[in-house]
Amino acid sequence: MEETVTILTATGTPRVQNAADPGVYSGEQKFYLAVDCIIFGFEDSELKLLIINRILEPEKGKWSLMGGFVQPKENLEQAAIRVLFDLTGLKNIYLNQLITQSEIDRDSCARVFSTPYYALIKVQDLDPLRVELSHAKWCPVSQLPKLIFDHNNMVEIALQHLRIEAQNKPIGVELLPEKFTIPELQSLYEAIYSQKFDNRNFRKNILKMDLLEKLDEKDRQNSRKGAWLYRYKNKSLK
Amino acid sequence: MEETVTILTATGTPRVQNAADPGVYSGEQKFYLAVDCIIFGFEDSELKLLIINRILEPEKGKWSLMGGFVQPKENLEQAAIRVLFDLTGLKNIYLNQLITQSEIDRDSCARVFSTPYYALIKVQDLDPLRVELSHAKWCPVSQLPKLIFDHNNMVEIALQHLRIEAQNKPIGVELLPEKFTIPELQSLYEAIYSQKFDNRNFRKNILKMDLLEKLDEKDRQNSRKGAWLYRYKNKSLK
DNA sequence: TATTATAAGCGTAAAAAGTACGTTTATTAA
DNA sequence: TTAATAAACGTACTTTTTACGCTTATAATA
Repeated sequence: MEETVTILTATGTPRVQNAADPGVYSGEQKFYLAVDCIIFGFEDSELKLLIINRILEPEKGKWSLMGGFVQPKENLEQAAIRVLFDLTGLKNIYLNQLITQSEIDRDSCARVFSTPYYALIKVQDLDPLRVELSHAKWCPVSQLPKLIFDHNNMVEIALQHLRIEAQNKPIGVELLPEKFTIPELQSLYEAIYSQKFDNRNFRKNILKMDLLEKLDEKDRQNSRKGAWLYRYKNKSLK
Repeated sequence: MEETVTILTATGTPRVQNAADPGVYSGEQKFYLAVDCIIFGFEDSELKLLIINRILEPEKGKWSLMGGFVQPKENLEQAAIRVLFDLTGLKNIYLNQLITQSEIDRDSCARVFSTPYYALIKVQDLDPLRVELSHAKWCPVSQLPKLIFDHNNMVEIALQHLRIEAQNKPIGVELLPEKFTIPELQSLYEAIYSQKFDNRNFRKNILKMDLLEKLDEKDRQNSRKGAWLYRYKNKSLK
């Protein structure tokens, strides 16, 4: 056990101090800090999440978001990038920080603060074998199982943010393959908002934004007529 | 110095472990966690921030946001509520968490993560004597001095969020006195957006929302004719 | 070879929301 | 009585959003 002394803070709250720590903030306590990643993908007209089946304690065998503890030499975003790289082998993933979860009992093992990041990736960029080896799977957002701790809540918050972001930014650039059709893009937005849109108005609005470049190539997977392929003029959201 | 061992993690990263800690996460490091409060108020047609002149090290004598370290038995919001209460004596302050700041060198003394909260309070609810005794002052957002660490950046992020929130929620209910006039409300929005609005359209829009109740009383401070006083139908944003 | 079925794509009209700005009103000080 | 002024009311115009009818290209089928 460390040697401690009790001090009185400016606000009058008594506080236990580590007598051995000589720093300015030595009266203060430290905490575990983690990041958790809400990894969105789009496949088969469905918005999906990459979740993992835990092979280690705690909560072994249960489903969870991919996460990890923050290391001394990294900031939160770097921690999220590392966690994502370890799982997917991908770099340059589009990321956004969400509000930090701090409930005292949120983790059953210890006091852990967790900062969630949501990531947008192209399902096609990810090796299915790697997914399997990581005990991960792509799960439709509408069919999510119970996840550990407060992870389902994090997903809910991420979805709200994704919906807001989809109004302001061309998020398709991070979720669709390089070439895609307008109907495919529409089905992405319909998946994000769980809502059908008028195809004529959708097309009109998206083309008016002048973000897409029409290619000289058609995709005939879904119709005899075939749909023209497009690509984003900018290659990423950043 | 604590006794440590070096372990190899699942991802292959070597990590220093505290040999004395027996918990599931014992190989992980802990960090200082703080909250900082961006306290908005509205007075004299200006959006203001309550900032403090530090009487303690570090950064003694410099201006900063009010902050404090997270304590073991509180979550982030409770920490922010405590910090705000210590400074203002007020409870039930409207609060919103912003994204956590985690740059390694953001605090010159130690590795400290800080989660900013922005607060909306009625300047009138706060005893000016108390403000003075706390070495605090209300400072117009447009005339902020250099604050310590990354506090100016936090203010910028808070402002962006306030502007978005002002579009969706009747934030006036937290920033104005109970009774106020339409021109006063307009000047609040003009202060938040640093932009003038058409008074006829502003009035039309705000009344159409059906949030305000017209009182049988006029305020003659700014005109001979006097402006009708209103109050919000709901007493708070929560 | 002609017909049919269907997703893809084009266009137009009506409704709603947003913007711009002229005029009247209530009051006090001169 | 008049002048000055912030407050308040109203109307026309523009832009955006919404709703929906119709045509087109193509492969499978008769």
